[in-house]
Amino acid sequence: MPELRKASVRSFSPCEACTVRHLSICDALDARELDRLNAIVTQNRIAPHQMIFNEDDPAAHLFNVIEGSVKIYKLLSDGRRQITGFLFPGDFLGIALHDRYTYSAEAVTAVRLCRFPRAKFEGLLREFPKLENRLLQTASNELAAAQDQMVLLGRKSATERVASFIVTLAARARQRRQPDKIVALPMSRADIGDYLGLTIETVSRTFTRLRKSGAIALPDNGHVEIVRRDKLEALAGIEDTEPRPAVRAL
Amino acid sequence: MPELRKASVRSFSPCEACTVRHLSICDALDARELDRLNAIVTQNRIAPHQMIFNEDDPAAHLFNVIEGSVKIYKLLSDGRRQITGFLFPGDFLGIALHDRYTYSAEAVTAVRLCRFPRAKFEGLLREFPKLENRLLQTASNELAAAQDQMVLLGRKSATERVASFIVTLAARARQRRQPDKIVALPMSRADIGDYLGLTIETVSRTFTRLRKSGAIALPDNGHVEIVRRDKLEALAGIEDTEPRPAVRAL
DNA sequence: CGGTTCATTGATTCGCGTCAATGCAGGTGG
DNA sequence: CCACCTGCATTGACGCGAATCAATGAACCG
Repeated sequence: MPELRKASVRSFSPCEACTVRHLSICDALDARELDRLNAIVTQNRIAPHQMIFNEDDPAAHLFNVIEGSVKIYKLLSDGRRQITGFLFPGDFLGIALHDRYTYSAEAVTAVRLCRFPRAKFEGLLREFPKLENRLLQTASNELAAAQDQMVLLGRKSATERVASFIVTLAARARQRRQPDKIVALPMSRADIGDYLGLTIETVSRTFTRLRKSGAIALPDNGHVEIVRRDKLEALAGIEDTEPRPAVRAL
Repeated sequence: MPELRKASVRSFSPCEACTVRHLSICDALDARELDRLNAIVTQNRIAPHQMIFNEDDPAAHLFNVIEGSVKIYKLLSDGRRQITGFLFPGDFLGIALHDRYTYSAEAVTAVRLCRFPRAKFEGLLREFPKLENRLLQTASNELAAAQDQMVLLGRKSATERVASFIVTLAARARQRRQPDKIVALPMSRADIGDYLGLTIETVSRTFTRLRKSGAIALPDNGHVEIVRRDKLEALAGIEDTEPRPAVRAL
């Protein structure tokens, strides 16, 4: 297990001031319930490229991303890697309720996390059906996103994959009230390749082609500017443009 | 919406006699609660290749597969298809709690289903936290399976994909107490291709190669015999051999 | 028995991977 | 401040694995 630097002071009510609560599962709880969550949470900071947990580690904690970006991935025995998701502020990490993590999680940038001991968190789940329901909604959304990703990996061309990736990142940035015209690309080309089932070189060439076609611009390696959204969406195959429709409250 | 042939008689307690209850979400309920489920369920029979629902249809029902095989898939506008899963007896269908189905579902073979009106089912979820928790466990398992499939689609060769597919099918057959040495392949080569991100021809050639290598035999188009499991697992990349480890009960 | 559907097999093409070279920014130490 | 290194991205030349195109075979069915 990596060493997790703990926040110097355990705040009495970090949730009160939480800037991403409206995006996260915590939003399902009222003030009293939030206090209970507060009582079991620890805030952590993780440096870029540091592991948060490894596949097959005992699943001791669940997390909420407060700040920064996280990648989750699986490895094959010969080192091939598939990144199965990127997480951003508000995203829940560790939803798979297995005894061991079924994937690895690593900080892409500097990251701030809320960390919940699993046993205690599951106690709260039992106590607050609202929270469990919210988690089910979240899992349901992730399942739908996973299916979209299967379409991408199984049936889309390199150009379609990269265009879809940019469009999806922009939609998620928009949800977080972050710029969706000049979109942050905190991850490396290698990460993008391992997420899209491509090599670094193909990702790079595809970015270049999209740039030359006028659909995007590349102000620097950490950003894409969407110059012609219509063109980009057409290249992407037009389907996952919008943030997923709201789940019906139960 | 397709016409669903209703069972001629609405049985008073089909769940009592259900042969797949131990595999399904219904297993989370006691006799009294099962009665409540009984009260909202309809049994349906679906003919091979008939639609169960279409992507973007209002999500009016949830289902449990009792008998037969189902495929779920998404289409791109130009007709490319990605099958995101096959369902077998005991599997729950429609877990994504969105207002509309996010994928299509079609009977592969003759199928028997338990059908639950969504609103009423969600009422029971609120009433029986055990059921909701079981659904969360199921969603969690599906999420893990989806991530395995992403690894397959993003990073595995054609041989590895087909070998993994056979090994996974065998493991699931075993869980249902069905033959796992001569494994049923109810779906067409086209379906297998659309599940594995390959063409029919590549699937066919790969089966032939696996047969010539001695790892499998092909008694007929509806079955694969696993002749040398070790060899097949080695070709698959050895990781999803076992049925997924049990989720911890909450 | 002809017609239809599906699987297999072969020949060829092509998109992406592989290998290799170059560019470029950031960091370090003299 | 600059020389050097290191890691990452870009670009080009080439090869390979799977797709495409095409023909044949096998099973089923009216």
